[in-house]
Amino acid sequence: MAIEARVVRRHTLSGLALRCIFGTVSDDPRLYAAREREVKPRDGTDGAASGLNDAQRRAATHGEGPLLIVAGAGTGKTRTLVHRVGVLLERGVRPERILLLTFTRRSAQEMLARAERLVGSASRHVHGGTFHATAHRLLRRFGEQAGLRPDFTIMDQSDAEDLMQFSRARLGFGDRKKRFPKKETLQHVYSRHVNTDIPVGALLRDEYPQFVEHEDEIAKVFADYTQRKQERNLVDYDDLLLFWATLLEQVPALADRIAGLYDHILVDEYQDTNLLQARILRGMCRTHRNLTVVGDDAQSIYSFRGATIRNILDFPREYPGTTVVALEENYRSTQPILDTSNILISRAGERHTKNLYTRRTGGDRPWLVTAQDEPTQTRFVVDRILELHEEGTPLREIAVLFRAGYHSADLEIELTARSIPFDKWGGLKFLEAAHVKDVLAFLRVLENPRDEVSWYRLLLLMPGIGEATARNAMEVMAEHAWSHASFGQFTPPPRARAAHQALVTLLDTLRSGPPDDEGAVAREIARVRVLYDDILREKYDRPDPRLADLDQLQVIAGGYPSRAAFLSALALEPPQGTQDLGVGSDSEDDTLVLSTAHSAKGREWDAVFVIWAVDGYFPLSRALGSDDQVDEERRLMYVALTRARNHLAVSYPLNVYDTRRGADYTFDQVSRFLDRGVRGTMQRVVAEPPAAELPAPDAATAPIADLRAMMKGRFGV
DNA sequence: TTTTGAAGTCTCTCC
DNA sequence: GACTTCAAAA
Repeated sequence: MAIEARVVRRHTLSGLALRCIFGTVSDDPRLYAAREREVKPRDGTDGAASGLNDAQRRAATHGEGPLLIVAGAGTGKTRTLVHRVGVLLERGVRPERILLLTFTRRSAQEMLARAERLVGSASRHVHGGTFHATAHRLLRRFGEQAGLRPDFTIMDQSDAEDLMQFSRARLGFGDRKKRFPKKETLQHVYSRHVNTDIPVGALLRDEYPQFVEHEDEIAKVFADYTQRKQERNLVDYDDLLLFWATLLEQVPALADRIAGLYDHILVDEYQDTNLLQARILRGMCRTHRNLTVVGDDAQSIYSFRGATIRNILDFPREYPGTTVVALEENYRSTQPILDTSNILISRAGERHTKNLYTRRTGGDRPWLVTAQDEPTQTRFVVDRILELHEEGTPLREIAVLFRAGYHSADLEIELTARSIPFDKWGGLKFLEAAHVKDVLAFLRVLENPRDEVSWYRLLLLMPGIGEATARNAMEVMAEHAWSHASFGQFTPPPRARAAHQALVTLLDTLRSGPPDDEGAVAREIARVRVLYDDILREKYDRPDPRLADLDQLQVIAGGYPSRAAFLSALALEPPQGTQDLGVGSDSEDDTLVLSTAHSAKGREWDAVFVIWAVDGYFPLSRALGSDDQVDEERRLMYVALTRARNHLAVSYPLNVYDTRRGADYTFDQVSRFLDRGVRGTMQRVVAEPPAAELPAPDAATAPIADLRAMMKGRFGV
């Protein structure tokens, strides 16, 4: 199926502008015909491998057996992988026997769409997705035989943290006498342990030496957490992978069936996989050795998730007889952009790939833009974007990249004020918003009555019910084996009686609703909102954008056949925004992209701006704990720079107004990655300060500046 | 026991 | 600013 990322409408979420992207299934054959023309074989001999260079062709037409493709940025990695799928199909491999694993949802979508353009509808049956989504599919099908109930609920990260908090509190480590890791820290350590196999003690020594003394208690919390998950029928992200690996390694009968589903496995972004994922691949290849992995160690940027470049470096040893193909010709960027990028990455402590080269000579040197302060930087970027746009570059061919989601706040305000449409990738997610989680808690309790995390969340929402009452209620429910009626059997204290009654009535109504049909989930949300909207209005200062989010949630829900499908999909494929079938003209597709460097990986634009190239922002001060982390930040910067085809501008404000250090300007250093050598390849540009200075607080006449001031709390409001 | 207000903390990357 | 934690009031 062709997945069209289409921008439909903008809505606001907690003050942040988001763009809405959704996938549509297009069956219009004319669409494919038009797109295939570029890549269809002309001579009829080459088939799907036409239009590739020698190295790419070698990779795409490789026969059976393990294949490692070491592919630098912009060398046609995705193209090669897509063509390889095409070649396999031409050779008669059945599409549903091919598994295409990727690291992010975005790349999974893009790759399947491109495969379809190349080889047509046959590729529609190729199985593809992230490791987690694939694990989910398999566990729904086979999990029961591993002791997993089929109606399990998937917890996202913050759910997992909340559950960890329960365990911590129950074991009595919550009291603040001694310093004990927070739930976020516990979850992080647990996740690292599961994904890397590194013992908890070693992890603590490396990352949290202050907690080493608590190793035994932490182990107890983890044990309790694990047991809780089991009892409550909950599965966290790591479990998805862990169960998959366990099935493959310890249940031989099932392992054969699961591994037997596929004859060829292809993995993108292999440098970002971790040990657990490597184990899964090994298990999936137990009956054959048709494993193709693609990666670039210079772009490894997910070590915080336990990713290790050892996977890619050790691959040939792990799979003897591996064919290694290196892709080094860059088709994306001009030589000056590559020069800057190559020097930047050459400073990395450990490095394995060579310099990229291109035949794309000419082009400007990348700009190094000095701005006096943040408004100047913002102003410069916006002006330059408009200039490029006027020169004929579509907005969708321009991206602004930064290290962390909140770095674009000022820019977003300015873009909104100037009516420039933009997509924001990464950063605050729709589903992480408290009010969305609140509503989902109702649905999750219906779906899985043992879902302790959701019960707790939803009980605390009710007026008159606090922590103690919520715990009591859950105890009563546990005694009654979490049966549907058990909440009704709980006798609330007088002040919570009304709330209890309202909730009982609501849940009863929802349970007695009609069977799953089109729109059923949306109707359930509507019912929940009869109760919840008032609570929301009480709870939040600016309820309107939040209520609008819930409208969106209802629309999304309308697209799912069942509550279970809706909830699972939300955990694994959270929407950036949502669909609105009413609007959707192609003209709206011309949209600027704002993205974190992480989310930008695998993409390219004609013009790229990297903002906040300031030490402490990029690299982020928080990520400077060790040399390895600094190297990872450097690779991240490398990823950002190599997204650009023709225009690249890196900007940094000289003065940063830093609220953390009081109401004063601080003078900041340009990013350490832009050292003398790197700067030598760049062209210096000084950004003009905005014509209108920020007005004084008492004379706030310019609405835009005023808004910006309010957003930043600059005047201490 | 819940609610409320004030003080304190911390800002990341993704499935 | 957003969220958490803590102490005091209802």
